[in-house]
Amino acid sequence: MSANKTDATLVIVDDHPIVIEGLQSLLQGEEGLHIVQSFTTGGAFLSFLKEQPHIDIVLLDITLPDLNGVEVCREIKIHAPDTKILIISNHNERSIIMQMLQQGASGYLLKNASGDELVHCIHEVLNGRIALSAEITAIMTRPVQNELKQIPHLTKREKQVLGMIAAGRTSASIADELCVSQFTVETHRRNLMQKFDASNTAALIKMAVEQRLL
Amino acid sequence: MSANKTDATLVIVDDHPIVIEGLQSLLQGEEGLHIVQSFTTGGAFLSFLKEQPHIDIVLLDITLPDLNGVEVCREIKIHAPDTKILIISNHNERSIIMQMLQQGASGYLLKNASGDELVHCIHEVLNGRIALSAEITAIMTRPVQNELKQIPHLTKREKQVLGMIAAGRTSASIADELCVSQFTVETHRRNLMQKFDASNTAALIKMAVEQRLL
DNA sequence: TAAAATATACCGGAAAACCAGTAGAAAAAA
DNA sequence: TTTTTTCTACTGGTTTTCCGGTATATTTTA
Repeated sequence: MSANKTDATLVIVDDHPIVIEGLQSLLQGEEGLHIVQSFTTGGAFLSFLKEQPHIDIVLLDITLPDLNGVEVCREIKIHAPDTKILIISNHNERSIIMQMLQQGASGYLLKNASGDELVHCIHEVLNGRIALSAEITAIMTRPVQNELKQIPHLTKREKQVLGMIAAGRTSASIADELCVSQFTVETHRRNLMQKFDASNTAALIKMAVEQRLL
Repeated sequence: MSANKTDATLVIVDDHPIVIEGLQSLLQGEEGLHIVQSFTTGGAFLSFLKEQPHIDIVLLDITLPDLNGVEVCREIKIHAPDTKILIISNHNERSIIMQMLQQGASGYLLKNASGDELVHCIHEVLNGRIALSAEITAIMTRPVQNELKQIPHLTKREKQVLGMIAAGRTSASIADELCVSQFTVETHRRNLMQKFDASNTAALIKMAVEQRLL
């Protein structure tokens, strides 16, 4: 690997040594790229970046032992706004991808991307474009399904009741513990189902878990 | 890389090309190891194994596009009982690790394991020992908390019914779709609740989600 | 092949959930 | 301080679940 002055400088941040090895191996023969260094923690990389801010592109994993991808992204953009960020992650949830792009990431690849795709995306990003792998593009462009229905707003009491329902309690037993009428609990239950657009308790609990409310 | 007759034969099965690259790269210089081939699906590997069963060790990812780790493990042990299995996974839940070991895996590494650890574990396994990385050992030895409740075994039909219950369907409607009696569905429902030790549908769904069965 | 697991089906009764309303008091927000 | 939201409570009726059995045919495993 030759390190010409005009080579783009690249850094890898991933807590999996195996992934780092893999990326390095895939990029070994690439013209015009110089892998400066690799890091397994966000902190180590950010310290490095403060000393040496002339990095063109960072291949960044989202799940790191110390900081999460959002934080790392923000720090990068503060200290080195011209450094491009290409996320390489296993997360394929639309919300996470969106979040990273909002933090200033220039691209997003899944770890099962091919070598060709990786190289292609790196060049796209270096040229100032947004680069998403085919799979990510598919996720981003396909109809949103259940993402339209935003998370319903629950009151404190409703959350409390929801939790107790999920624990398998009956309305009567919940009413008992909360020292309210059974009718009250049943009303809460009904309102919960309405808010989640669920036709019964089973669907309610499933929705609630899906939307991380349980 | 020399391929001596006495070299141990090794196969990599992982749906992430990058991980395969990384593993290959890490094992490149290793004496006594011969990387025969790599696969990104369980099915492809199993077909290969039936043709050529003289493989000493398989580096196996649990999450594959077609089959899951448990199924692949079982098949390996049926067709090539002497082939050692070293799991290389991101899952660090005690229950999953246990499950793989019960299926006959000889070792378990997290993907963030170091190259040294990987090589060491491969040799341990080839020598007939159980090899767990430091992190896995820690998980396995630390106090169990609430993990006593192991994941109940569900039959196909039960999984199917469970899914439909979670979707908010009533027993009658499920029976209708499956073209069986409502009584049958109710029996399945009852057995599901018993297996999960749940007192009603709400608890059942919560448990099922918690144990990643939904 | 024998034993175990799975899928099927039924009964009757009790308990709980679900539906569609209404409505007053208390607390929070405007 | 109004207005809105939240929490509370009730009626009356329908549907569904839950519980406790039992039982047979089929499929899988040992």
